[in-house]
Amino acid sequence: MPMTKENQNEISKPKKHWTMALVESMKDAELIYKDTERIVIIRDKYPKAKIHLLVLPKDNINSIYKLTSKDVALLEEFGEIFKLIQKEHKNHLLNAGFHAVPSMQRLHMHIISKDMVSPCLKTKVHWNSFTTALFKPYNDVLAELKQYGAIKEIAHDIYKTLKTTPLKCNQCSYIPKNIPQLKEHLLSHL
DNA sequence: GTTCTAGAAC
DNA sequence: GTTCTAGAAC
Repeated sequence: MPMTKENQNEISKPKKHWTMALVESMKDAELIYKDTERIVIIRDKYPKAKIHLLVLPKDNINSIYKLTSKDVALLEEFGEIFKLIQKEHKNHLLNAGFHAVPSMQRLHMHIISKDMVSPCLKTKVHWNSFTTALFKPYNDVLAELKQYGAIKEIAHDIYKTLKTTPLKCNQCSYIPKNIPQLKEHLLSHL
């Protein structure tokens, strides 16, 4: 292997790649919300709504695309945790689901309140990844896994279209001109 | 995934 | 002139 600058850095100061950040967060007591025998629930480090938690398996499953029929029980446990957390937050409507194109390693289900009010929500991709078909609802993923024994990957051209699709409010028909306008509008739904 | 920032958009 | 977005990160 050629000794690139990048490789040198990895040898001299071994740093975890950024895509491993969630696996690191799972060990961070400050971030852990709850944990069971098979699952850890953490607070998202950069929450995109008032409530934003992540549900991850302790087993090394990289993403929904690695799930098989054998994982139906695990996924059903995700659903039980979602129900429990919704009960704990009766004042908020929560959504549970997975990004169709995750950036981080380790399967993770988002539990996120519908307000989408947060200083960490900054870009169109942030918005579209939670409010378009780039967000795969928990129930859909469970049904797909039960029916086909696997989750089908999204086509790359559809991903490209969805991530740049025009902004639209997730609670009404409002079409904001830009992100600051959307964020201001979201406050009116609180 | 975030940070940074050039230059587009206003 | 300022706000906002979008692409690189060695």
